[in-house]
Amino acid sequence: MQKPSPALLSIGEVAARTGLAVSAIRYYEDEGLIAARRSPGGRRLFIRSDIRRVSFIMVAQKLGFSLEDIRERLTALPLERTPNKNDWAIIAENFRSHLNERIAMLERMRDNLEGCIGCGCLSMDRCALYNPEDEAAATGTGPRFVLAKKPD
Amino acid sequence: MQKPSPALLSIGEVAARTGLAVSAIRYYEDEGLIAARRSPGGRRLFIRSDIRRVSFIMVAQKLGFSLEDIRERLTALPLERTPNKNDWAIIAENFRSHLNERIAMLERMRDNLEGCIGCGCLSMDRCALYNPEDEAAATGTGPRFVLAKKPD
DNA sequence: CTACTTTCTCAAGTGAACTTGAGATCAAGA
DNA sequence: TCTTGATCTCAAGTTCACTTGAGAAAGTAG
Repeated sequence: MQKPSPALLSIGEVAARTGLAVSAIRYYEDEGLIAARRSPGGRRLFIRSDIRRVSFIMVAQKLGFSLEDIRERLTALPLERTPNKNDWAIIAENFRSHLNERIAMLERMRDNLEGCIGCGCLSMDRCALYNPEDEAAATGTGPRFVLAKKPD
Repeated sequence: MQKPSPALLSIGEVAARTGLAVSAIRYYEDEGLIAARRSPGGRRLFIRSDIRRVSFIMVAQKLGFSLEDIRERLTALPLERTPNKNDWAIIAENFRSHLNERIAMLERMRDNLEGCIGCGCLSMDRCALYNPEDEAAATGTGPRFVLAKKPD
């Protein structure tokens, strides 16, 4: 049952090992997120590191990145060669900083939310979360106070 | 330019004050996220607290909640009456715990990512982030090591 | 070689969250 | 009153990330 790990993998093997659907893998290839050689008969053949690449795509998606985003960031990784440690480190660092930003944003939201519960400001006019009422009407669009560090 | 804040708001006013498109507000009504009375002529009329409600929907979306999710949670808020402090507190508490979960998940991901950069485990076999290779093939599907607290 | 499984391509469908367009109506200012 | 501008409904279109289906060809086990 355990094949001696051949040099190249079929799309089915990549699917099995990543948990992704075969159709999704084809889609990712169409979208330029991964690249496959072909067998003489025309079937896709992947190198082992493509599993990691696909896994990374899946993780990045869970982090909220669009495929477009991911595709751009992955251009830092070679398509034909197995990426080395340094290749990955660049990518990882890139994602790490985005993650930190995202975490910080969620924490700001949480804190604003908590502040709102406690402060009783829900009567408008003071609440940073639900107060696009006057200020947003003046300055532009939407409830983005939560997203900004400070309304001022 | 500053109207004396009439009791009821037109859809255009709600749009202007929340930054949301008029069409989106109609859509939210279709989806049961908000409710509007109607003028004799058939136009939507909103109460002032609907601005807060719409803002809340927008914020919750940024937090990654689906409209379906939001709709369910908003059932805790009265549609016809202006919600009071307690109404909002229940909602806010509900979101707060989800936020905390989400933050914790992202932190786990970040830490795994950082661990991976530092430990040089990218040669497979050890990396919690990019190692669905063998273990995932055995246990099931996909790169979910990041999402779990520990691969154990 | 036969049978069966996997994969191929290409077109079309899906669901979420809206937007756009058409044609009609409502409301307000000159 | 006339003329804009805002709004109405309803149908259809849009983007993202895929899935599904049809029909054909490739690979594999016996």
